[in-house]
Amino acid sequence: MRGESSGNIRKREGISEATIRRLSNYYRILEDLEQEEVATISSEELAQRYGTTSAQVRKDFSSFGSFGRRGLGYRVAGLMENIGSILGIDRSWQLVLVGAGHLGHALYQYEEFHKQNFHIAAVFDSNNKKVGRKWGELTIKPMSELAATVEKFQVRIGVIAVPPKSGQAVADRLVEAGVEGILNFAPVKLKEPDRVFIRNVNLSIAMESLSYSLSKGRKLKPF
Amino acid sequence: MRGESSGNIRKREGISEATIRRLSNYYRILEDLEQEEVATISSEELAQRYGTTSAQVRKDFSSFGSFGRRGLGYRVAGLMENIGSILGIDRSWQLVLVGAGHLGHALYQYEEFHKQNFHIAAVFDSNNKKVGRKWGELTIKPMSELAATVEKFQVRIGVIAVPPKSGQAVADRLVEAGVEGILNFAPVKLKEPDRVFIRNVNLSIAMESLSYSLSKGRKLKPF
DNA sequence: AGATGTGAAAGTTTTCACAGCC
DNA sequence: GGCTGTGAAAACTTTCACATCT
Repeated sequence: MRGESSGNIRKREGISEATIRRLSNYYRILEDLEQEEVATISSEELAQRYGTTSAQVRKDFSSFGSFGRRGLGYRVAGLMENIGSILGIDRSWQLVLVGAGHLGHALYQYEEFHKQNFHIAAVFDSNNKKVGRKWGELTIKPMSELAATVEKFQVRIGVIAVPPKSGQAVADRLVEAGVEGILNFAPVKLKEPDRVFIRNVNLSIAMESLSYSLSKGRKLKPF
Repeated sequence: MRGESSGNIRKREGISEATIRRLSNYYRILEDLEQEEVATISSEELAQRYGTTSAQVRKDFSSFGSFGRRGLGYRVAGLMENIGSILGIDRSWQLVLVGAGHLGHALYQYEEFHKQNFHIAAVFDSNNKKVGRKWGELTIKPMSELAATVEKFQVRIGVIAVPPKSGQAVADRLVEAGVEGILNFAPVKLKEPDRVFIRNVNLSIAMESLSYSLSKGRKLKPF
């Protein structure tokens, strides 16, 4: 049993994407602090490291519970547990990755995924020339084995790293195979049933925001 | 007084990151519409394609000008010109890419960049084994040539696709070489002078938001 | 004393609703 | 009639400021 850290998780109404993104970022800072063997941190210090205000930090946490101790701040380890549990990275997630191109390979070796318990169970590609190649211990599989693999490893998340024209078809097959969430790197708007959670990552949107700032010479209000 | 059917661009106070992101997305939809040879679109149709409301669409445009015609909607071509000009993708941008790994290669061949006039002038890597290799017509260069290349091609944007531990050093060299904006794919918080525009793309933050949704069974308010 | 947690205030963004033009 | 552009209202987010706890 534990019971040391004060924070039992509670409330959870109307959480916004922005709050969750900040929690992810706080978590990264906490990983660094743990490395530096810092045991305790105040909302003010955490805010400064991230570039926000202490009130924002405390408000973000307060949607989920009371994780700190008045007069003392937050224990780094306890706060990581609490945020990890909110984000759902306190367990291991099995993924399937579709698309064995360069982007797929970059994701396969992306350290952040490993650190946070996202585990790629299998890689698929529709190109027969790629099928059978090895990435470390993984062998690239044909799409025909997708459904069986999803079932076998109880995969809940599919990652799409294919060109835009095949994105929708891949998403359909993932959903058919039973995944509940999709992380989509293909620059295409996917249409899937409402029960499927979809997150899109578009590698060029941040570039356009940069060209906006450079051509107009103006900063943007934060994201 | 009379008007400005193809809308001259005006206002520009307190534009938020969110507005610019939506403009990028509208632009993509307009590219599709152009392909489909649709000449005109209403705020309502555009909103439906994107998944927002017509009021949001009109409000987004109204920060910059009057691009439509009452009773008729927006001409696709004209709207693309206006949004393109706002985003600064109505001109060609020269980039340097640092990091010739799989992510770098994925970015090099990413079609969206080419379509939107982002042109990779040169690729650099600090690993001597990679220097000299060819990617299409590009030859991977050593870091020692960075400053000269930035000057020669009048490069204003640097793209960082290296592991986190070298991210800060690469950013420093880019700034020293004279770039004004950085698109950073390394999961590290960069410290650079205020005049340098920085945009971070973290490939795993969207994954964490997905694991939040899956583990809690709840959608998030949009981003 | 020191720092959290949180209502209330301030600020920002989105939605409403309609005047104005096609 | 159709649809934009925009003030005003509603909803949401961030900041303030202080009671509360260690």
